[in-house]
Amino acid sequence: MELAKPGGEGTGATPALVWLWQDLRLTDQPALAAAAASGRPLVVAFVLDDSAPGAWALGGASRWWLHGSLDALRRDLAARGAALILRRGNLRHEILRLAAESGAGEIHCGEPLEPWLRGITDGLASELGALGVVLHRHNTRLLFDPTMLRTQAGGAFGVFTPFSRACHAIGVADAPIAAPTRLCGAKPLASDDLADWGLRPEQPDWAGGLRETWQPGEAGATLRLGEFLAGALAVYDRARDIPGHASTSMLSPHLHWGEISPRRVWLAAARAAPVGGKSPLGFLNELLWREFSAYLLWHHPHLPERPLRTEFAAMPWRNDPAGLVAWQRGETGIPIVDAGMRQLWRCGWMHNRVRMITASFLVKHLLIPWQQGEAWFWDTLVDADLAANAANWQWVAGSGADAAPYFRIFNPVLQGRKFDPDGAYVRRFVPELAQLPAAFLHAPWEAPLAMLKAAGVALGATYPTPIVDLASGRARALAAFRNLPRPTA
DNA sequence: TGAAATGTTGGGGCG
DNA sequence: ACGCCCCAACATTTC
Repeated sequence: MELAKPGGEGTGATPALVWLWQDLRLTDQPALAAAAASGRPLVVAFVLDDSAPGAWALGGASRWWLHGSLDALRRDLAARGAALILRRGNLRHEILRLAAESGAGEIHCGEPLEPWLRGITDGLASELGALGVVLHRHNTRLLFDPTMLRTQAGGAFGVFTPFSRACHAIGVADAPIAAPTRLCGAKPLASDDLADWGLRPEQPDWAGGLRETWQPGEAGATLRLGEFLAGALAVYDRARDIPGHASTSMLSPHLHWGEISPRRVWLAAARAAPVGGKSPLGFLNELLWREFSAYLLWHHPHLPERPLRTEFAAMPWRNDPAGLVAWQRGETGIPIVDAGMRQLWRCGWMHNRVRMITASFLVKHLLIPWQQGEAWFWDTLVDADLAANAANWQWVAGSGADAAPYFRIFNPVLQGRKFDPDGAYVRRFVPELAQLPAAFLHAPWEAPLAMLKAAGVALGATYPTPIVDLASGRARALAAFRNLPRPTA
């Protein structure tokens, strides 16, 4: 936490620059709070760099979300007396230019987590420092500073359970910082018009399902948190695996863009512990999985591109463009997989249980490289997050530090029957199967022909036959994984 | 945060 | 009454 600088006479005209990234909020925003506490007038800016070297360019769903989030933030800032300055271009160049144009005496930003952004920010810190401008980096995105968490031996955690124990031992004590009621905006600098950034799709406009599902921005995040606390949190451990129920928090995209701080979510959930005094450990641990992903990315910068376990270089992945497209479109012929992929396409989001099922199917039954699934999720998820996406795909593929064992291959039929027993989820997203009885919904190829006919299903015509036989796909994956060389570590 | 194959047990039908 | 077989149901191990 930065100490407040004495405001007043001499400093009044020299602004502080707040450089935003994935911390688009006013409440519990340490960078904004520190800048405001400096007593200087504020310049609040967001820079979009579409071609930063080494960066993962924002996916389509992320761009849609970002538009809404920036638009909401612009209004929230304006209501408190500050403008949001938008710039697009080379990030380093634009920050230096903003500093020069504003004559900022200090700059505050969130601690960057993405490797490419860390490099740029490090460079900026020294360049600005040479100009006499201090770049203050605040923890705006995580509950726990990744550099503070170490094993007993002093190394980085590689396994979730001890990591989470360390987090629970430290605890989350600080009360969130209240949103400033009034900001002292500096003389506004030139800003791009958000509409000119073209972040929203036009031809075609595929965002209808996203608009129905989400309200980007801090107010939308607060609403979602309130609904979750009042409803599903109490039954979270029991219901969160049922994709047909609205029993998860759906906070992931809000957390990704920092529209709500993980500290605020943690404290609210911990306080709202259900009657009986039981703390909502299951949900808090999901927040810690998010932390663990960021932690892994911090300590393994190549996590999004390369398997953590080097023996996976020898994996005989298949090149299967047709299989990949069928998976992307939700036309694999496996109902629970297709339902998940279609939910993703329509809503920009997929239930966590189904993410595991669809990912396992791609990586194991189809033996397609996890990076291809990662790239698709990156483009289509509104909560696409470099760390979480990479860590979770590596977890499924078995190539991560604390990964699912190679032999854990989800049978999508059994998973469907277990977690979507009445078929509500499949019926919603695969309507061409909706008339099938639950007993056959998850494996329509096993249904008697007369039953298919009565339900209006013609396999191979109205709905695909499976693109891979589940038993032989499983056997092929087991053989490939079993034949990997012994771990070198 | 599995699934499938294999092994074990115990109830009931039956000669 | 007894042994035998079948086969759920459950437990263990293997991938």
